[in-house]
Amino acid sequence: MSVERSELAPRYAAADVEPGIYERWVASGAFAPAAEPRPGARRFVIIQPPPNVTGALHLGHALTAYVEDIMVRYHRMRGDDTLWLPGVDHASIAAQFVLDRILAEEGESRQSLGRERYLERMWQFMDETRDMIGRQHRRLGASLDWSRLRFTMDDGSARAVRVAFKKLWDAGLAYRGEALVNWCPRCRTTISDLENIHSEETGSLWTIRYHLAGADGAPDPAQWVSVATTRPETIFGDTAVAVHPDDERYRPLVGREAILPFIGRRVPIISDEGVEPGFGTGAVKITPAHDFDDYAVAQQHALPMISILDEDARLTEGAGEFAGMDRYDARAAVVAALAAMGDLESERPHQMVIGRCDRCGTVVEPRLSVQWFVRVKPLADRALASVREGRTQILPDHFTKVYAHWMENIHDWAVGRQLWWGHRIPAWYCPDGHITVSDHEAGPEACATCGRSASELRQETDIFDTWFSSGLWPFSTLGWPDETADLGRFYPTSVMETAYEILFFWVARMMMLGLFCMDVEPFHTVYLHGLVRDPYGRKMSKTKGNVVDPLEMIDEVGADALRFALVSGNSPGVDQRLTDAKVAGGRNFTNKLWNAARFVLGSRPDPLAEPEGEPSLPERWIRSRLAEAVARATAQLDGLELAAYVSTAYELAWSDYCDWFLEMAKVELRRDDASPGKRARIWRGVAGALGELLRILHPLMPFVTEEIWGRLHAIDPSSTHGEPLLMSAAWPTGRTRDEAAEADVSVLVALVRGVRNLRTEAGVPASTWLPLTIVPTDATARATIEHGLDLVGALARVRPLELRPAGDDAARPESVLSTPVAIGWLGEVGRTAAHADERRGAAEEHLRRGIDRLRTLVAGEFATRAPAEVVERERARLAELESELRLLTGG
RNA sequence: GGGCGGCUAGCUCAGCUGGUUAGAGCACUUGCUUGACAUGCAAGAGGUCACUGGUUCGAGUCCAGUGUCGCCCACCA
Repeated sequence: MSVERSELAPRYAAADVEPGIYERWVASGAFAPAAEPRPGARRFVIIQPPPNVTGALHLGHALTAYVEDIMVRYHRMRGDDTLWLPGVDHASIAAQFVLDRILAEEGESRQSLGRERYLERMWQFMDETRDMIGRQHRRLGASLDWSRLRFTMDDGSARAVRVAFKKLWDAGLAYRGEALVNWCPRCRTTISDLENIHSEETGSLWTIRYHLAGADGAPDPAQWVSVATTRPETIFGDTAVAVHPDDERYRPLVGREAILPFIGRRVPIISDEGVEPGFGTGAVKITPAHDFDDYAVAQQHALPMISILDEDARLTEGAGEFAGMDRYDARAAVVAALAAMGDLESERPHQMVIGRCDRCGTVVEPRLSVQWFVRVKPLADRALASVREGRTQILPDHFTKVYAHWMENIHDWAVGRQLWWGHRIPAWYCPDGHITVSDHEAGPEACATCGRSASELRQETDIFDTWFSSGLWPFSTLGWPDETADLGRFYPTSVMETAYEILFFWVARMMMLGLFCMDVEPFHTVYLHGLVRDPYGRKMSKTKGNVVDPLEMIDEVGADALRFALVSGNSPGVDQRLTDAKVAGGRNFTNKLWNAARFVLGSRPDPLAEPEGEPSLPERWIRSRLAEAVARATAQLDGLELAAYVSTAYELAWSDYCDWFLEMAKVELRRDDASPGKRARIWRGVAGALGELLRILHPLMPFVTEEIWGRLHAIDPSSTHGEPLLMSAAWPTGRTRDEAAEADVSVLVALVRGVRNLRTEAGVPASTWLPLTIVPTDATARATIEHGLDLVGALARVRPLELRPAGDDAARPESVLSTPVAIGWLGEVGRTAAHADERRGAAEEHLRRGIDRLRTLVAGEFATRAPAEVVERERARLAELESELRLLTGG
């Protein structure tokens, strides 16, 4: 097959190229690891952070997929035993939130459908979004092993959840108990501390009077204690008033009783160190069931705890006339009533910290209830030690401190959720109140304590926090609790790559549960990427309307361009702004590759003769550049320095391959006297180097490189080493540099640059051919230039080109060209003595300054104190400058 | 209230364990229908590396402090 010009449009059009490539990859079966690992192969495993099945992928997902895909494609090409396992997360609370909204639009609700129909509806919704997420990953080019696709609600995960929980229970690390927890009245569930988002808000601080009990036990209208509160509606739950023990104002009151307004309950006035005398009135109402501080005080003083809010945050019976009111309506009503009674002393604006539900934004209510908890302290200690002792490394490094701080101050994890969509906690209650935890799908056969039969047991209705199943992800996906082949082969995994936002939510939990269940850290490296922000640095959000759909962007510029834009110049842990300019940069680079390929494919001599002769200098040079780039790219990819790899690849392609190598190759290909064999030799060099370049670029630009590779393979399989699919080609290794070729080309490049520079300075258009006379500085340079005369001529657009013997004085007086390799003059241009002197003067000045600086440096303490090689480098540099200066001045 | 991070060219950002004259992309200036590419080519200009002090032969890089922006954690009514 030969490549027709018409097939290759001058602009890269993603829509024409990308469709079909992904299918070819999938069909090749190369996404999945081989049935058996190659003997001695290294292992590289990434378990994909499962996106929530709640909707479309956003740019953060795209970044995740790109970073991981680069790593994975690289390792696959290296021949490592590579697995990238995809999955999706059932996201219980988030999913319910989304589905509830959809149902509301349909005029239905969770309650109207009932548990069974609701869950049916949820599965249907999940199936749709799961497919969509799969399709989206394909567009991104994510080379995930779809044969191992997992879901956090599939049977395997369900079993892992049961077994893990049973294991925790048996170890005494899971328990059920009464405690104050965060309650979202809208989601109607408990949430963890992490899902309770604190922010500073302005509310009110009211000062209200609690009258003291008189001698007759009735409220004494003349005596009262004033308390400051932000939550007057909770007075019905008060069980004490507290003051500081040293507060003189209140000392006489301690031990007496205050009477709550409206309901007349008598509560003790107690003293507690925790009260801040300077705040408010110095007296605090204590509401143990609705405030974390007060809860602690109540425990210490053995105060009763009275709940006065129901699950919808409405006041209960205990609130007397206010019962049934919403908490905020009740607040207003209570304040109004107190004012009417003359017991409201003041109201003023107050800055305070409010907790809101991460999911729905509703103000979270502390609520006293019986809950399931995991005692995480012992797990956290191990997870922290793993990182401290380097068995797991976090990138960037400074997140280690953040992780450590969290692990050190960790609270028990409230794992129960009063939701429907999720894994039900595998605990059963018998009528006598015994608890049996079972990891059998069908539940226990009998009560573990009293032996009552299964039919008398009732399963817990609470489900698990969605992060519980996510915490098992690195091994539940590989078949745990069974000792599967995959588990043995791929656990522990290599890199956990995810957003730093979920370090606590997820990474920390995987570390704790991974160590607990498997005894081995789930991954050796945690690579945390930053947020993708809009061009103004704002977080993307639907409400701001600044969300960018990755797929729309791909429609516009192609998947490779987006990948380049997201990955280039992006370092771990740092947020980045995605700008149009950056995306355009990616598009331009894709196009550049496309066009370089057009040139290479279109310049194949037809027929292609048997190559003859030795590799030309440009070919040797590009081979050496490729070798150097491959060495660097390899080190960078191994070290997870993705941005550095990207710039290595970019420079190699654009600067070395396109700007210099192809330009030199053109000269050689167009040489009139070249024989078919020579021409073939040159073209093969160009094509072979392209093949090598494509391998290096493939992880970064998978689509365009695969397409070009395919076309190259079609017309010259030797350039692809007979491998039809780039993604299955080998990463280059064992390439050696050619120092001589690099030195020679840098001589020619210096000369060409010198001429171009001069030409621009003199205002001569690049299109004008000019005569050039040069005097090389030494024999080596002379030989190099002599061999590269036609290259210099063509690249610098000089003709005729005359080489004078070294030391030819005729050149010196009027010389206008000064490079490290030659001096000379460009015919007809700038030949005035003034111009020449000016140029020479400037060059001389520059050299003298450099020499002075280095002489002082080398003469000082530097010479004795600095390492020998550093000193040597400076000395060599000095000698170089001195010889240039001699040359320039003829001294 | 604790902790973390950023401050490098007009803009967005790289600069690993301190070692030549601090880099890239975009923007800017000047020229270019150069037989792959104007989504391009060539040549340029542009930085007291936030500030102060210290360590060192040598500091953008290490230490201390200051300023400023941002983030995370935290039960003060």
